[in-house]
Amino acid sequence: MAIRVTIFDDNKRLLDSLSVLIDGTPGYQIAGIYTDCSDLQTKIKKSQPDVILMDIEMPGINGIEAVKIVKKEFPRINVLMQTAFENDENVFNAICAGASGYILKSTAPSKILEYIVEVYQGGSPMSPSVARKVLGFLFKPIEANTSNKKTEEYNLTIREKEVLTCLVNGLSYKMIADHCGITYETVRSHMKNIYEKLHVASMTEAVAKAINQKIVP
Amino acid sequence: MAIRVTIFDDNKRLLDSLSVLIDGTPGYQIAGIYTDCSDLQTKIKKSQPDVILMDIEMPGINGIEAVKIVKKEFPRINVLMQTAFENDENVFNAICAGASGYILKSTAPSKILEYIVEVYQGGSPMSPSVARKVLGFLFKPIEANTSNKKTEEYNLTIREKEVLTCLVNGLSYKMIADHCGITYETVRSHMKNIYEKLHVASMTEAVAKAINQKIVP
DNA sequence: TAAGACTTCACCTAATTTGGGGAGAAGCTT
DNA sequence: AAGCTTCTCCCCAAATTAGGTGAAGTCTTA
Repeated sequence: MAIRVTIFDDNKRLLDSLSVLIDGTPGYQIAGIYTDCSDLQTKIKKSQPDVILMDIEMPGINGIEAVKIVKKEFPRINVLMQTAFENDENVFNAICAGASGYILKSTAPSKILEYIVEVYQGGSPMSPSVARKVLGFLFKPIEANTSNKKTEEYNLTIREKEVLTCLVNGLSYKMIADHCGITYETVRSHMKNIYEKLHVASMTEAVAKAINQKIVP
Repeated sequence: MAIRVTIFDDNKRLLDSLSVLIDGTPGYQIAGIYTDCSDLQTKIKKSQPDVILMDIEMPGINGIEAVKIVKKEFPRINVLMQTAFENDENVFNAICAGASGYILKSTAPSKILEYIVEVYQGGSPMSPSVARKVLGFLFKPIEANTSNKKTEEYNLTIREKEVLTCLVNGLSYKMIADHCGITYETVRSHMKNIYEKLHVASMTEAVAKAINQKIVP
């Protein structure tokens, strides 16, 4: 059975040549061609593709947003991103959005067919230059990737952070006082402020929040 | 000028066919072929390759170690890893060691030539299934990569874990008693046991340990 | 069936934390 | 200089937690 491919691309000429290429190759079949992502769900339901070839640069809903929707609504369908530009941000966002592969528009037609079948089989084909970028992401400060959740600041002062860190390390008020060279009462004072800023009311809550929100190192 | 390729592979038959393939193709040239990585530096200096094709499974120094040495001593030379197996660990380690690309031995000869030129041009070609794994690394809990520290078990019982979870959620003894439908004294009893098992002596320590060691979900 | 674990509960004492209040000194901004 | 934040310190009273000791019922396993 042929691999059903649906294409989204606002460049009609490219769309035409791609559809001719795909429909004209045994084992491949065009399920649908569209120049934009409006009514995305409907278009996908109607065309029932195995693989979606998605342009990034499109008017209205762009390719990245479209991928997010596709992976949410039709998680089984694998998406091959296609773009004229390979800037880091696009690549990273597309991958995060759930794209399976990422290739450049300069890719040779024969390659595109290969990539489609590879995506269909669950692989993640990418242009080598794209892959190089992805490898770069691996070593970059990972925080930039995983935590889109802005680590809230809570506006803790230096001292408060210091006290909180001690707390997380299991120190009691007394021990914190010792460690910081301040009195027990001062520690209490800081704790009161910390509780207020973190919206908590006990050491355990403060510790849990400090760790989970990465307020302390 | 032809791309100079040096191959390291302990399988002599494969080595032969690869060298014939590469040397027999215009634009490619064998710089050296070796069945192991002993005297690696010497072999590389002697052969002066542009690209190294490196098998992972080799007697003596394995491919991963070899890549580390290569990237340290000859950072400009790009290495294309080749392996029969694509288990996560190998892929990840090879990438970390500095390999530019990672392909399977099942890769077609014509592809291998493509990959070589892509590595030479600074890209990171990978078999699509390998790329899929690499994408996986991007999202995996990074700890799995960075820290090999096995989550110790501590042999907490069901009830103890439940109490500990409540604690992490900021509940006091009383609240835990309520939540679990047991008495305050029983909670205390569990806490004592938890403290002993975790080797801690306060709620804060217990919470910190529970979160950091992922004892609680 | 006896040993061992898990779970449950109780009491007492000591230590620690929490909540409320107030206050002074240093430093920065307006 | 007045206003603000930060860091510092103090007191009282109430609530919570820690440590020690003991014990009963259930359940699994040797």
